[in-house]
Amino acid sequence: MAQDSKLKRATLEDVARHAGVSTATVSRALNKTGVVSGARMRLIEEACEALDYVANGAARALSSNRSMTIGAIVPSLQNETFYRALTVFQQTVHEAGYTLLVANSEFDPDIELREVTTLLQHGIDAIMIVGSIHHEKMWARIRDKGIPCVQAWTIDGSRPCVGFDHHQAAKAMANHLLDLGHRRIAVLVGTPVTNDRASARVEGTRAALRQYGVDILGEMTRSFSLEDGRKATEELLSRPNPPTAIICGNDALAFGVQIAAKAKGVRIPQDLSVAGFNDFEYAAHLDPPLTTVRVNLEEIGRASGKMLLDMIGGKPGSQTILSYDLVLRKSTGPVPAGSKV
Amino acid sequence: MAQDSKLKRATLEDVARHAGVSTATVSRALNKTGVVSGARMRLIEEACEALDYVANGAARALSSNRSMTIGAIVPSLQNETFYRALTVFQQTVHEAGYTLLVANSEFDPDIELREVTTLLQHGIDAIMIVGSIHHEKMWARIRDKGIPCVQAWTIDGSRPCVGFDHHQAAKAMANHLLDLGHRRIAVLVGTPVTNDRASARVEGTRAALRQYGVDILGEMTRSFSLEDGRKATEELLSRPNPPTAIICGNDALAFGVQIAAKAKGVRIPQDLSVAGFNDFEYAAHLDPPLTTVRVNLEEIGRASGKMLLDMIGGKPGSQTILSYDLVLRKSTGPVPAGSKV
DNA sequence: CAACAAAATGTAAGCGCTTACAACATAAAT
DNA sequence: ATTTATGTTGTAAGCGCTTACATTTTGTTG
Repeated sequence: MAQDSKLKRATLEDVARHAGVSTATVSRALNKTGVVSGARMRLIEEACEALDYVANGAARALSSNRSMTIGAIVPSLQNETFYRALTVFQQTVHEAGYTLLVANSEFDPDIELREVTTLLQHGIDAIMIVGSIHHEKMWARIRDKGIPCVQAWTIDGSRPCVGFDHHQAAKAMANHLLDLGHRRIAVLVGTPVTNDRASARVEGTRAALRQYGVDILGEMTRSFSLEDGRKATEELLSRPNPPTAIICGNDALAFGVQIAAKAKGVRIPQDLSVAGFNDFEYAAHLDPPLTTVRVNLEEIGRASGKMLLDMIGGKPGSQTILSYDLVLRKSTGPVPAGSKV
Repeated sequence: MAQDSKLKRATLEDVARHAGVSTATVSRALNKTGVVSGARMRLIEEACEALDYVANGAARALSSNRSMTIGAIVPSLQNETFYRALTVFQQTVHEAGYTLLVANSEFDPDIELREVTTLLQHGIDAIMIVGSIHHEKMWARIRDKGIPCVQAWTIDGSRPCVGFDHHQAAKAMANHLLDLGHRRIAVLVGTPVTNDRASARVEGTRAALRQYGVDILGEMTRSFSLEDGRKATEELLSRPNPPTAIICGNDALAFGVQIAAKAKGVRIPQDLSVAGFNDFEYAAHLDPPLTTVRVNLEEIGRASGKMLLDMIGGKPGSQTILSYDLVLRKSTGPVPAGSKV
């Protein structure tokens, strides 16, 4: 029973005493659960005001078994993909009175499990996680706690999720490049280990190429930053038989590709085609404007937040599949004439 | 006493029973507070494993008066300025065993107060907020709760803070442009209302200009996005007497300026100089590379997290002043010859 | 081996809230 | 006036944990 160094804060009991009612009545008044007469309502409000009462969330959570917090674990906060969705997720649950607890997994299932446990320990009422590949123990732990969980960015037939078809999206982009005549296509993946989204996209690309009897030429696994895209491209372009097109895991990587190409005097799209993913804010403004896949990231945040709120309310979860758009801009073009296949 | 629909989770008492010891011993073992013999330690660990025990944070928080959570309120998550610092802040407090509760104020003190109250209610052990202008009631509320608070991004002589001198940084940038001969200088501010950082920068710029007997030419208040920069620039450049230099509140705005200028056929830096702020990841790679002010955003996160941890540990808070660097690249140059002052 | 100090453990009282249940007041129906 | 339904309020039992304090065990020393 650690004692605060400061004076004690007012408790529910203080408010009750001040208002001349019972603690039960105060609780009912504050939570709007059960009826309280107008007169006492006012007395209680005055008492709260006078004592500057702020409820103790821990006590409330302990006795009610609800914390009014929702957890979210994303791979990284430094990634437009995630923070754009997370912002909307936060707003969505916030409007329903929930506070957001965040953690990041750094794309690592072990870390993710640890974070899930921590959040569970903190008593979250629901949780959003990214992707469908997780530590084997994770589901048991969430189930034991009995709270709803939604997987975002992914499609999973057997659990609640909000996502889109990465395989198909990647295939569409690959087909676009194949139609332009490209056969030597490299892929900058981002972070693929245990990243179902990335690997689904690689597979989608591969599936499209296979129809033309070719395979991915150089699949480079980096992180998701501009700098990684730049470095990888330097390497790719100095190979004896460089790719004529590079498909990137996100637009930051594609930006990096453009920079590296420019530095090397390689023209886009005349000499090299570049495709991104996600349609970041700046994608349309790059030089040249970037061909990419647009995904409604805000909708991922909104829909997953909404689904969790619904599930807290007792509704069953569902599979929400969002659409994507191939956004064709100026960074992709016909394969250079002289390129030997 | 809401009952969970699921089976009951194991409690401390279950673990104690399973291990054949008292709850006190289990608690001491788990928290590493007080000594526990090796033999029982092992028994307890086994019991936890067997029962898949996860502590109840609410109960723990209630009885120990510590929640092991730290709150952070930032104006926006969709802003490299904040998420870069927040990521490191999260890591820093996480290493010490704390979980992060985030909220965003949308640059609004009223919202901020509400969020502070919510976080306080959730029992946070410390809080980080941005800037030095807040709702008048905020400090009282934090004081009542008796938890440490650090203001980030700002310098405040009377309270714990981690920040840098915006006034001085802006002045330095303005002087750079003045040295290049510019006199018609516009400022794209971002979100200034109750934003001490933005207004300090405007004042710093103004102070520098005053030495040359001129004032800011067009101070445009927008948000912080690329798109806002673009629109504002379109407007500025279509004026009868357009600026020869534009100083931006961040690099996204500056990026927008470059795009708008390019669209209008205005060359940078020959016809127009542009300066950013923060040195975002892409700043060095823009066309032309952006002159900006580099601030160690990661250090803001680390230092403010560290300070809060120290303060939780009983140490006094302090004022940490970080440095900044004027990064001169290619987006600023001599004032165009023909420009009438 | 007694006497004492130190180490390990147990006992039990809360922490501040929610809520089942009981009790009371009031109004409507008989 | 009495009964009954309805609306309000109070009583008190926890929720699962920490921790002050008491107690027991173990180790040390003269």
